[in-house]
Amino acid sequence: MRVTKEQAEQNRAHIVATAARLFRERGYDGVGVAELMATAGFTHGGFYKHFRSKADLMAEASASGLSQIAARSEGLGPAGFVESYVSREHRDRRGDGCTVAALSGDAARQSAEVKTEFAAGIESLLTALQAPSDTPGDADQRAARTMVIDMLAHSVGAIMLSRACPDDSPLAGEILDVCRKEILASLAHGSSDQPAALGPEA
Amino acid sequence: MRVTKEQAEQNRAHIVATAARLFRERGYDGVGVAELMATAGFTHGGFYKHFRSKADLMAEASASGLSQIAARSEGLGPAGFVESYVSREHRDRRGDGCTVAALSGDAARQSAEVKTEFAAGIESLLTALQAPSDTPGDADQRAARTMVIDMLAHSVGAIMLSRACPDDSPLAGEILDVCRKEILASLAHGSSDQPAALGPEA
DNA sequence: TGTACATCAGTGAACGCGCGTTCACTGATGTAC
DNA sequence: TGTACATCAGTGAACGCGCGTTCACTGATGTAC
Repeated sequence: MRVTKEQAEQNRAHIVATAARLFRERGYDGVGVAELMATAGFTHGGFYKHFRSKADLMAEASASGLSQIAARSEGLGPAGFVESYVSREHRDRRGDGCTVAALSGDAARQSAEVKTEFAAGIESLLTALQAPSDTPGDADQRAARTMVIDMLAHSVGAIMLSRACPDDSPLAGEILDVCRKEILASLAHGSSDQPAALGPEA
Repeated sequence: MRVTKEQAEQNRAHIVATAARLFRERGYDGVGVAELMATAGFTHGGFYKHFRSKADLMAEASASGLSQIAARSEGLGPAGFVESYVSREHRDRRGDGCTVAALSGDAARQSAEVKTEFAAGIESLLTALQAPSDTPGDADQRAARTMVIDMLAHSVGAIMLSRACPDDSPLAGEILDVCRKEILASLAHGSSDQPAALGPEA
């Protein structure tokens, strides 16, 4: 039954990736160890050869999911991000979507470990979203960070609010449409005390 | 052991209110029927004299919590709402806070019944947040609604993102400060295609 | 390179526990006369 | 208004079930010589 070190590492990574997806779909409490392992193609007993507890996996799967969205957002630019993020496709595909939008509500009630991974993951996402600046001044950098934080919170709120409504309800669609338009407009207009921060084409 | 009809109704309402608070604090899955009834001051067996199932209570407690935040926001005006909503006090008191911010993440994975209550509750909140208009035209009403939807999603996103970070992390505070300021600024500037919608003093 | 042994990823049964729900029972309330 | 009986909110034990976790076991891999 033993397996090569490389295979074991691959299996472990596969379990983490499977967990990240299942957690996004159903929440941390909505996925059991046995079901997770079965979905990944194993029996549940082996779980503890890879992780000390479900809580440990929750932190690791969160970090994995968060690094995924950061990587996927790299270079999109704020406007490109908003277009794909505040969309029906994203709304309806929770398992394949953003971990922040799928699990922030759950994370708020989790251990310091999980929350620490969220803070680190959000920081990575903020970095990925700031346009690859040509080393601008401190003031510009701070304005860009402000803009990206605000834009991310705005986008996350839009998706989460829409998802809380019935899938086919008019309100669910209206929230997405209104917010996408308003967020894109605010990107074009710039922030509250900077003449013009990163616009859609920055 | 029997109790007057009035007392029974009061007890039922007390259970619903207790559930609304506990669900906000720990999520739907984080509160058991036995613990809920004990917190409300009863034994668990009586639960099914009031509700057909935990799922039924979840829908009812959601509706109750949502009507609470709508009532509490009535007449505040958008700027007043944002000041109190996007704050550390709200962030740190989940049980006493807004049901939308506390349970939207969970609601996304719940039954159509719960989601329907959320859509209805959000509509009430939107109505409560629109300034008591002096019967303006259709265009103004639509602009006001657009503004309030956008502002609510923005505020909810700010609180949820902040709550996903460790309580004492710099990022948790930064998100609130940045977003409160930006949302208030956007209220002052007006929406994307209306010259001036409801400002902070509307 | 070949042999002997230790390691350990994966298996599947078993554990205690808390969950949502059911049920027989109690006894004050509500109702019919 | 007073009496007899039905109702039903609340009690607390019990149910089956799925959870996270443990454990003895397997057998191919990795290592020491």
